[in-house]
Amino acid sequence: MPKVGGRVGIGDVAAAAGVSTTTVSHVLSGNRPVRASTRAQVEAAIRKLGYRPDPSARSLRIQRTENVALVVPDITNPFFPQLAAGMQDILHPEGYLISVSDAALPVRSLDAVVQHLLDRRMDGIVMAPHFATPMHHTRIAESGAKLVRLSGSIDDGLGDIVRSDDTAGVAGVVRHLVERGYRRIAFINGEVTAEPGRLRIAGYRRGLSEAGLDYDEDLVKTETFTRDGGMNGAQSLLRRGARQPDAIVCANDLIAVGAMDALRRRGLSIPGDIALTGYDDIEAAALLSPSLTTVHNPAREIGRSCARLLLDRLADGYDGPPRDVVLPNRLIPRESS
Amino acid sequence: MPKVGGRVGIGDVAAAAGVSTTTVSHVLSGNRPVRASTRAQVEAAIRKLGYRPDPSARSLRIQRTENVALVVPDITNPFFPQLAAGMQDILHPEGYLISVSDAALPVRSLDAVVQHLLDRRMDGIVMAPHFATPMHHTRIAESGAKLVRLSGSIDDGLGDIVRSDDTAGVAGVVRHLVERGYRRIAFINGEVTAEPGRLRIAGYRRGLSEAGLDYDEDLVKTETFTRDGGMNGAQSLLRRGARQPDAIVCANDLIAVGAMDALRRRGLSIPGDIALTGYDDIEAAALLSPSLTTVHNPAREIGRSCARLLLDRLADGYDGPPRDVVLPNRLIPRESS
DNA sequence: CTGAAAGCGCTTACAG
DNA sequence: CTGAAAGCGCTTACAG
Repeated sequence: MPKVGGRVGIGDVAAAAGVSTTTVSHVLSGNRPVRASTRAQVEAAIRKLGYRPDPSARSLRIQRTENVALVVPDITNPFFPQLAAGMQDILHPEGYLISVSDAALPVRSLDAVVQHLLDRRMDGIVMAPHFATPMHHTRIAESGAKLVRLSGSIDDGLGDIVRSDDTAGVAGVVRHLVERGYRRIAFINGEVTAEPGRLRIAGYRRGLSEAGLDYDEDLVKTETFTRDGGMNGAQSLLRRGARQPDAIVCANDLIAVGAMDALRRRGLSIPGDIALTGYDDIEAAALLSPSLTTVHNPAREIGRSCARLLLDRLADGYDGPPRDVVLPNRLIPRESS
Repeated sequence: MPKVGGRVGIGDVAAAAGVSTTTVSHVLSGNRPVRASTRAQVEAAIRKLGYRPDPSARSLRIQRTENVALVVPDITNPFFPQLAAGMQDILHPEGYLISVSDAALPVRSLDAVVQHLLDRRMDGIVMAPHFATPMHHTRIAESGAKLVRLSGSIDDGLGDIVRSDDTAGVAGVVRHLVERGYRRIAFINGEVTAEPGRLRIAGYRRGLSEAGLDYDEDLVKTETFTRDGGMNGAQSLLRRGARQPDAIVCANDLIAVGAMDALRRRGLSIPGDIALTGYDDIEAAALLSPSLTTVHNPAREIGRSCARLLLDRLADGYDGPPRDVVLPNRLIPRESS
């Protein structure tokens, strides 16, 4: 029963329980011992009045907002919502609020997003955009907000990093294909200027070498991370005169979709004539026919890790050097291999 | 140059500009006239000190947080991230912070999410889960937070509603097929217990009637909103002895994927033998081959509308009756029709 | 056109 | 084991 004409404050609880606001506060926080009988009275008063502490007052006093932000490059990419969900798994139970900002639009530049979040006094920020610059990281670190990123290097000392192991992921795909009997395994890459391009081809090489297979540069095509890239790469691999591969590892699912178009156009069956694999596990991967063998990025688990790293610094007093967390990913075998 | 040992406050600005904090506050808010020369001095001091107002102090004083929440049933469904992006388009420039909560998990029930958001004193909440109950809406309304929903009826007086016109969307699909010369147009529905099931079959009927075509119940199958549902529905339409349709309208894209599997298995070409359409425009729709004609839900536009309705009540003093906003959607013609 | 001062609802150092 | 009181940084009614 809130009193008429206003919200129930800690003072109302104190009055109802016949104690000071100090004691009510300590019952809530557990920051100092309270006699059991007193505590019981206070708790009864809290329940009876339906008291809920005001977060603005608390924030003002403790100089922390208990708000955390996630900045993403493109909310349309399903990876990022999953990341957000993972953060929630950990942070909601701790009472933190998570705000998600899409920094995709030019009108809403990363500069403006970061400024907005710092103005709002975020306690922690997870920066996912690959186009974030050291300037952004520095601004965040100097504001006192804790920082976690999804790529780059911890050498700048500006915060923790969480990522999944793309190289191991692709190596796992190669191992899977070798186990199934494939031997002439080709690779269609996207841009090698992008970090995933470099990491994934490294995985391809590692996979071959672990299987004792030679690296053959005729079997590797560097295109773009698009459907067209996959189409071009596959056509180039299948050109007349070339010794054909029996499997094609693609650096992402979109490339695999394009390669699938090209194979189908040539009347080749998948995986009968040629096996095909992707990377990312986009929604379409399961819906294509044949469904696409791929690697699932542990987006949710990455989100959880980000949240835990943040929480270490925010709530658990960790103040050590930046940490670099590398998570395993998961092969999803489907019909295409 | 923040002074050492603490953040720059409004008092520091006032001292630097040689005015009172009252005046600094009014320069920032524009709530009362300030002499141009005074304003200039204050603005210079703000710039020089890099002053940014503290949102907790402001919230405590004005008794609003300028925080808005979006609650979704499943962040994995790409519709909802788009909705969030649309809200951001409108609310970020106004200085609002948006928090997104996934209420999917049983461990994180809708009850708990709503409670968490009310504890955090959200000024406004957009409730997207179809499984939200009147109890949730009532709790929100009673807390004083403004409410916007994506379905239901405004008759309960508990807040505004924004939705897209599923019925018109499916009617548009039928019109499109008729324009392309198709006449025996079948419909595979999902569960009619779900609101989309009811609205979409209504669109099918409206489309037929607008085209002067008769409704033939042999051409309508009620299944589930899944790939299996589509497979079953298509098999049932194509069973021997039945007069075959020349087009199949599916109540969502997943159903269309299943129907595509069934048609392919029968050796039927799409759209040569039978045209096929979906609804929702999931990512896979563009990646299938043939790519799928479908209807795009204007998720981002819905998000913008939700934000505007909230802003009307939060910032612009609107205090009238609940509003029901119905947005048009967009036919995406692709190869399958 | 401007200022002094109260007060929003908490937490915590200080005191007992 | 408990309380009185200061103070976090703003906004605004009141006064001039």
